[in-house]
Amino acid sequence: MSSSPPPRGRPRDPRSHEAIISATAALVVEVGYAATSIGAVAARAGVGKDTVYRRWSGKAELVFEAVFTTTDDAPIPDTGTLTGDLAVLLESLVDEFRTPAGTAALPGLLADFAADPALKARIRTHFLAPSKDRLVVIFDRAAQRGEIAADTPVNLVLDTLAGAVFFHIALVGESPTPQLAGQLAAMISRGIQIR
Amino acid sequence: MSSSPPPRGRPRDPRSHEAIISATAALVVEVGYAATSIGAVAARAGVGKDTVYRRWSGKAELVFEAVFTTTDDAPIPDTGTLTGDLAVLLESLVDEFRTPAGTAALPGLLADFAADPALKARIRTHFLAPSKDRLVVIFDRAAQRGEIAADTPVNLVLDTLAGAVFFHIALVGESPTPQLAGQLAAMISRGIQIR
Amino acid sequence: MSSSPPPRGRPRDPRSHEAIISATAALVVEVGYAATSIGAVAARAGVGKDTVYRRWSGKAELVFEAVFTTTDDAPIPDTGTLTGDLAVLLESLVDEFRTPAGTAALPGLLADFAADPALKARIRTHFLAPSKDRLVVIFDRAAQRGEIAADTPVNLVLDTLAGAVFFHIALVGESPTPQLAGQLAAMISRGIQIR
Amino acid sequence: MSSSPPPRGRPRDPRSHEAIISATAALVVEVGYAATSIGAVAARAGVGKDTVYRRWSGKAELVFEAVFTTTDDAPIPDTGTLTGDLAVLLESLVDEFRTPAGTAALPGLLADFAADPALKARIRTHFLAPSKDRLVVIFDRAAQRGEIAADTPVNLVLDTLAGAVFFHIALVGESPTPQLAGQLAAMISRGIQIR
DNA sequence: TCATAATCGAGACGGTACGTCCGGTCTTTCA
DNA sequence: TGAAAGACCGGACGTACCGTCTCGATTATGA
Repeated sequence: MSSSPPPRGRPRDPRSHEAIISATAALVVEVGYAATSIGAVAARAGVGKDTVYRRWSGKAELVFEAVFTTTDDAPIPDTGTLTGDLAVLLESLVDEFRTPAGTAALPGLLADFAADPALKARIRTHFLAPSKDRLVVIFDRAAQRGEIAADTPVNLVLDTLAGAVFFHIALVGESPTPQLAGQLAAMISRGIQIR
Repeated sequence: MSSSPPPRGRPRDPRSHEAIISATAALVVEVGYAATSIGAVAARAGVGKDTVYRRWSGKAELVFEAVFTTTDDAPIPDTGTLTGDLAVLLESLVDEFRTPAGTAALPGLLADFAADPALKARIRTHFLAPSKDRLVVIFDRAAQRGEIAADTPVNLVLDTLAGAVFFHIALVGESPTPQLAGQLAAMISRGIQIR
Repeated sequence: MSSSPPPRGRPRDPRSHEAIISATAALVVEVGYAATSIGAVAARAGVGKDTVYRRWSGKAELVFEAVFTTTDDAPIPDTGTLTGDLAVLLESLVDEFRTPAGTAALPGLLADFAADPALKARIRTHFLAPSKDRLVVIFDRAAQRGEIAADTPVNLVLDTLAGAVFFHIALVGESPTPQLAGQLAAMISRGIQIR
Repeated sequence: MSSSPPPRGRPRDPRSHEAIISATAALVVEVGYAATSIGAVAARAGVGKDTVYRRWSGKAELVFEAVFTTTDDAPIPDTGTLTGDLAVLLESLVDEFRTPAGTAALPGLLADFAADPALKARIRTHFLAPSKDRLVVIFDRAAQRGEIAADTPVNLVLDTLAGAVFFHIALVGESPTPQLAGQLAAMISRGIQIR
């Protein structure tokens, strides 16, 4: 039952935190991920560079928090069929990736994460974790209904879904069709269903 | 009827071209994509920077040519079943992405391509084109066998396959299981088969 | 008849004062004047930065007090001749400048003092004052003996003596010869003696 | 008879050199030595920082060249007496130190030189060398006239003269009296004359 | 006894400069 | 004309200090 150590010194100003996050999100949209520099973020937030580096290790972590912190309080989909549940899940994934900030940030972000082993480990635990949690529940229900096997590989499916959306959005770009989520959901659900 | 323009002045030295490509491939493996700079490539190749810029527009194009120019002269798989054909296709895709150079280069490369509209257009036409050509043939044969519908969306499947492999290799990484290609092939082929 | 204002609040801890002075002197010797920072001094003294700034206006004043606070309780030399008196005076001046801390601090200290008009005024009143007081007495006695004129310019001679020692120690450096004080004393005393 | 190696690559642009020197001299006068930064110099000269660092190791070397490169083509004084010669020599020394740039730069410059062993060695060879050459000739003539001994210590006298002027200008400042050079010359020459 | 007030260690704050590295271009000489 | 060499301007990097500020805690005085 170790309580957090008593805070010493001047506490960090939450307004700085928020100003940095807003400035980052705005810059990523305006100039893109590559051209977004810590210095420019700090200047725009009216903040010293140290104040940024004190909270984030670098551009990747900062942009990740600025762009991909969805509270994700939406209920886990429960439409009664695996296809329907996957479609809802994919819809939200597509929506997140389609955001101006999301589209601008994702490719560079993944590249920076992949290049740094320390950050790489966080992709599963932070970036994909919310989706995985939901997917596990969806799979459980589908297994109970007898739609899929109990040992259906969640990670493989998750990589496939995320990878498909990423390739489609980031690399083909330009407003994915509204049917994308449905098509993908249909294909994948059929691919893992029993029979 | 296009006659080649009359060459004037000193012709380009083909050894420079090869030296640059080798130096690039080596550097990408050794220091990663982000830390690979045109200047370092030129120095390592014993070449002036202009000689690099004269042939490639920038790092992305150079690395792409250095890392992903598989002659791809392997015959198009024809195992008799869609699952088998896809498995062979995916095997070669995994092999390409699993290369040290491939793993090191791919995320950064996609990011740079995605950030530049001019380059972005080439992803489909250059990066995915060979795979697409093969996939089209595979689909044709499967459609003739009655396995899949004639209007199965090739691009969607291709994005899904490539995206799944990319996410698995580049972001989760650490030596994909040998079963990966087979698992994916089974899932996707079932997903698009009739019935 | 200014009575000191009644002290309110927590009194300053004299141990902090001393710890800061010692830390400063040690740091100046170890890393030099330029690399001595207020932050490093405070950390080494186990003290907050404000505790330093509350007592000294900046690095120059702090280092000056830490390095050049000779109590100077030695008796004013009275050897019977101007040359002898000057030699003794110069000896102590050389000794002060030759200290590890003195050598390390002096050039940077003079630069910082010279750059700030407020500090500049203190060079004469604080830095050179003790020597000047002694020189005045020495000159008085020499004038009474008839060795020099009564209006011999004290400041000019003092600047010359201090400047000569400073240039020799700080800029040419490397352990001044033991004869330095004597040679200088002889030259200058002859230079101002009558006839 | 080693000839200089044949120059390769683009030669350095002499206009950059001159622009940097002018910008440096102007900045030193306007904001002082301490507040003169390489970045500000480069910006003012319309030049990249690398272009500055390519030619000078740092601020000290740059400011030294910008401020103290007197062509010194004035003839060596020959007034017929040691006192007169010294007065002329000192006059030029005072003039050099009294320059706005000189006054602003000298204390900080000496501090930076003194702090760096590599630069320290250049003080005698570059900073004081011209004056020393002239002083040697002056002393030779004076010795031939029988005014001074042949082994009069040139370096000691030179340090004394330079130190006296430096202390007077840099630390007391504010326009030294026109008599300064004459007074000093008289004092020192009497101090080293025979008898 | 309690309010007032100054000091203490700690550390966050907005700024500024550091010296290095790249990018992409330009200007030499030599082939 | 191509090529190697390398200088050019601009700008980002991540670190260090500056001098100020804001905490909670401590230690004195005066009501």
